[in-house]
Amino acid sequence: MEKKIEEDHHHHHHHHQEQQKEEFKSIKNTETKIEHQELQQQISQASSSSSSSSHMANLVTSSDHHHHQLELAGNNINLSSIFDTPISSLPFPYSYFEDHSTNNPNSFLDLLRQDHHQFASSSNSSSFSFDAFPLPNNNNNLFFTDLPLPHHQPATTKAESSEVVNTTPTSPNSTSVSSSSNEAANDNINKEATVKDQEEGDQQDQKGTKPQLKAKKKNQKKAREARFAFLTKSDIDNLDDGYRWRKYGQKAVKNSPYPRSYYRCTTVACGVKKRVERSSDDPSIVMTTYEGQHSHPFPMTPRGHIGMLTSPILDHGATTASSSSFTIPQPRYLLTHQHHQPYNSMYNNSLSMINRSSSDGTFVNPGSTSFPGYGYDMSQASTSTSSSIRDHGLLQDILPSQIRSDTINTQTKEEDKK
DNA sequence: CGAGTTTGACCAGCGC
DNA sequence: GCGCTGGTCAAACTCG
Repeated sequence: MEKKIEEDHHHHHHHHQEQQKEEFKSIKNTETKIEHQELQQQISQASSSSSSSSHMANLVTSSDHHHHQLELAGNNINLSSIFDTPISSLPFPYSYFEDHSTNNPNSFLDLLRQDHHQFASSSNSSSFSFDAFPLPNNNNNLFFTDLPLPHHQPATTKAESSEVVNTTPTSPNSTSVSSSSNEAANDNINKEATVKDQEEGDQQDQKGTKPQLKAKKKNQKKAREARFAFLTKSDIDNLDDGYRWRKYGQKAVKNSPYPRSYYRCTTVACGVKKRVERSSDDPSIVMTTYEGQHSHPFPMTPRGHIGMLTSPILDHGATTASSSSFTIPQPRYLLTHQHHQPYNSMYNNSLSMINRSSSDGTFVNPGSTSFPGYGYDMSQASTSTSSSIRDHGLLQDILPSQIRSDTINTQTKEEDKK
């Protein structure tokens, strides 16, 4: 069954990608989301109660040829409502979303890049560090911490997820701003295999025997790295983020026709992982989840060149999973399936960020590791309330419910068929 | 030949 | 205990 699904997927995907190749050149509107996902589960099970729900919020900017502009979910959601805070106090200047040409180096993404650059050279950067921005203040317990937070909610408690319902279907030209918390997401998180310390992880990766693995897993359980997810509206699965990745696995995802791919950073001693998965609800959305923090600022290989700060797209001839630049892991669109695409299309994306917080509304920020691998500290927006959410696999962890909502009915029907 | 991908097998955690 | 699912391993394979 799994296999069939996967085959179907491959088939579909193949077709999709071929189609995409044709279409890509003429893509005028692409929508990218960057999600910031914080997982509070860096906790050992021993010390944690169990699980927690999470809140997340994401911003999506849409861009067309000439504009980067913030739109609101279904055009009917106010950003302020998402953050429960005036836009002016969002973790980033609202103007970053406004009217930036897609090729404008001063776009939001570029700012991020630049900031990262600075960050890489100085931990004390006062530039675009997200934690430097005022946080939404609707919760009394907003704070950032390097410390792992205990889970507050049993995995079995399908409780809150907060979401802003987007009644407008996602389209290439539409964007959404949403917040959601989703508990099944936590389920997923809780289920996920332990993520060791970067060093540990690396060592383990290179270690050998299965008995060893077993023993290790048993003993060291649950020290999980914060995760960080980016939603990208793109036909490309594997988005170039400037780092080099080696694929080490692929799995069919429950309730999704699309497989999830697992990658590890190829840099020695860097245990960062990422998962790439396409939304089953909106196949145009690719979710990339990063886990861990790069121990190296830039790709340390001949393929990666440093120094494309303002125009990180120039190496569009790069092969495989990465090339140059660093920064926020996102729309370079240079990956395997796509490095032949005209690079100006790569900028036709918008971003959103989603962060996770614990069930009590506490925002969790791994502090110095808050933007795993990128040196960012991201603040997050808060959310409202929730509704139960079905299992969407990893995507459910991160994908805002409203993004899913527009297809949920369809999906339900499909599932009924099964 | 090295680097990266594919893919079936294995394992752990969880719910029933 | 069993089945399901997510995550990882590692041999075989592909590619440049």
